[in-house]
Parts: sequence; structure tokens; C-alpha cells
Amino acid sequence: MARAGLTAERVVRAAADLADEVGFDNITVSALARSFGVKDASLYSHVKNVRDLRTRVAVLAAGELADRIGAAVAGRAGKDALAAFAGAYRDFALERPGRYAATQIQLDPAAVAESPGHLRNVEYTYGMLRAYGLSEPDLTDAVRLLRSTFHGFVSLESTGGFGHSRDVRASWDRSVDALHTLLEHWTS
Amino acid sequence: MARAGLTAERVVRAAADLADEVGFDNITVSALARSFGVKDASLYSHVKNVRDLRTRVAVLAAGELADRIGAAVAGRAGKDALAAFAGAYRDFALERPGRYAATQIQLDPAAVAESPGHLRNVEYTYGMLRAYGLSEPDLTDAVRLLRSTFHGFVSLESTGGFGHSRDVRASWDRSVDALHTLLEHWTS
DNA sequence: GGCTGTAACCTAGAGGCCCTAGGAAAGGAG
DNA sequence: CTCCTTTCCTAGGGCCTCTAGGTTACAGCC
Repeated sequence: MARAGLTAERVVRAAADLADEVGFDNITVSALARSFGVKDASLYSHVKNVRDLRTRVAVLAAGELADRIGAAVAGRAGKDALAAFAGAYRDFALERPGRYAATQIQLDPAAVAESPGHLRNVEYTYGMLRAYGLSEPDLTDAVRLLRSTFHGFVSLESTGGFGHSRDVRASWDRSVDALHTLLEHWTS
Repeated sequence: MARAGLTAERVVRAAADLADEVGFDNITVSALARSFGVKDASLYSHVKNVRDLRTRVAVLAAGELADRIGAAVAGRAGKDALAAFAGAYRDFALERPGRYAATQIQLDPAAVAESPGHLRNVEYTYGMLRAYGLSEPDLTDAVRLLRSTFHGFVSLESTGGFGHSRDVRASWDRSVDALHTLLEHWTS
């Protein structure tokens, strides 16, 4: 019979798509095998186990997020860069919820060190803050506040945590504005 | 043979404890039954299914969080109340990670409406902001920013998202301070 | 075209989890 | 002591993960 032509890469990409559909926590090698018209056991030659599959999806997703953020902040600085970063971040989280969730799981440090996407995201964040002229430990405090707010917002938004009728996008823009003024007066 | 003396309440409480140990996503009726020395099927007279179990844990946890926050903000206002709220929130999230995760899952609106804990948490949040004299839509924007930052921070912290050596508690205090000044000048 | 080696893919099966249907037994009310 | 309610059980089906070991498609080479 004709082969499906599986590859570790194709399997991981399909898993990421599946995650965007049913949620990252609900990806299963059974469903993945079904989508390829293949038996479960066949996938275990491309992927060690579910845990391995998840970390591979995380690495892939972090790379895609980094691509978007990198494109958004290219050639920008200050408030302009902050707004572009924020927009790319939120868009990615809302358009690719499974992939976004994947970027947030904890990997062993070794895996993170080998994931270009994870590293690039950190670099972009620190790079974006360069224009505000902060130095340690203020810089790291600011990075943590930014990451917390961004992640918390899209996390609450995508789990339906915002019940009020107020337009969510408007709240987001307002928050990003507020963070900008905060960063400008961070040291005082 | 001697009975375990199960009750819906005891089952849910044990599930919450289990969640704090192994993570909310990893609670399983099998493990729960094992901890009671009882067969899986026995739990289904107290709980409809896993989904039901999870929402009950969520309701319990939201109530406990509300208790802590309520006690913390009692008799305080302004920056004092904000700091107390933030401290109670973070402490709960770090001490009871499974319960905290439970408070963040999305329930159908009907379940939320019947959960005193969820409602009280919303009230405490809006109440805490009263001292800053905001009116809609600024008020809701501010609530969303606060919730995002709080949730994002403890979420990243507990999943090991903060790799830098900078003391995490210090970053938290700094962020809460920053949010306070932000709220004071929100309308400008 | 046939041969061969390396994937890719398979069957078989063990073990865990969720959940239902229906039966047995403990403990209280009368 | 009897009856009734509730607790807990056995039996079993379905879906999932993962391993061990056997086939079979396909590419490259003669």
C-alpha cells in the first residue's frame, strides 16, 4: 500500500496544527496517527514519546513566534518597537493558540539551550527594551513585568477570562500604552 | 469491610490536594481512588465525571483564594490594599499551585455564576481599585491589566519561566509598585 | 531489469485511564 | 430485627501510550 511519507518534521508540524485545533494539552499520538491514516505505533519511529512530541512542538512554535516578532520589530525602536512586539505577540497567541501554549511549557534547560526560537525571543525582548536605557537589575524587572503582562493578558483572553463587554483589543492597546509610559519613568 | 466514608466534599478536597502535588492537569480519578483505597467506579457516585471533578475543584479553589484575598485587603485601601492583594494572590499561587491552576480554567458561565469564590474575586479586584477613582472604560482596562500582570507573573514563575538570577520576589515587589504609580496617573 | 539495505509501516499485546451497568453490603431508621 | 438508602463492588468496553518484533515499500546500485 502507498506510504504516508512521514518524517519527524511532518509529524511535529501536524501535531502543532492539531494543537491549534483541539488545544495543546489534547494532542495525542492516536489522533495524530489517524490524521495520517497510519497506526499509532508507526509514529514512534519518528518521535520518542508524547513528551518528546510536545517539546518538539514547543521548539517549532517558539521559532515561529520569534519569526513574527523579529519581523515586527525590525527597524523599530522605543514605543514603536514595543507596540509592534505586542501586536505580533498577541496575534500569534490568538491565531495559533495551540502553538502559543506550547511555547509556555517548561522544558529542561538543555532543550531550551538548543531551541533557537526560545533564545531569539529572549533576545528580542531585551533588545526592544534597549531604547529605554535601563540597567540591571531594573532591566530584568522590566522584562519580567512585560512578559508577565503580555502572557497573562493573552492567556486570560483566550481562556475566556474577560467577561466584560469592553472591547478587548482596546484594553490591550491601553495596557501597552501604559507599559510604555511606565518604562520611560522606570528608574524614578 | 470498613468503608472509606467518602463524600463529594471529601473527594473534591482530596482532588485539590492531589492537584497541588502533581499538577491540576494530572489529577485522575484512578489516582484519587487509589489514595482512598477504593476502586475507580466508587467515585462516580460522588462526582459525575472528570470534568465535573475539575469544575468542583475550581469552585473550591476560587473560594479559598477569595478567603485569602478578602482577609488581606480587609481594612486597607490604595497602595496598601494593592500590595496586600498582590501578596495574597502570589502566595496562594505558589503554595497551592494545583488549586491556583484550577481557578484559571474556563467554566461555563452558569457554573461561574454559582461559584461564590469566582464572584468574590471579581468584587475584591474592583473594590481594590475604587480608591484610584477610575470610571469606565478606564476601570475595566485597569482591572484587565492588573489581572494580566498578576496571573502572568505567577504563571511564568511557577513554570520556571524566569531564568535570570535576579530575586523573583524583588521583581514582583517592583512590578506591584510600578502598577500602583500607573493607576495613580491612569487617566492622564 | 533484479538485488539489497534502509527506512517506513505493520501486528500483537501489556498497562493505564474513563466511565457505565448492575450487584452486594454496611449502617441507620423504624 | 427488618427495610432502605447509600456506599462500594465486579465486570467490561473504549481510548490512550508504548514496546517488541516482523513486513514491505522504495531508492540506489549493479
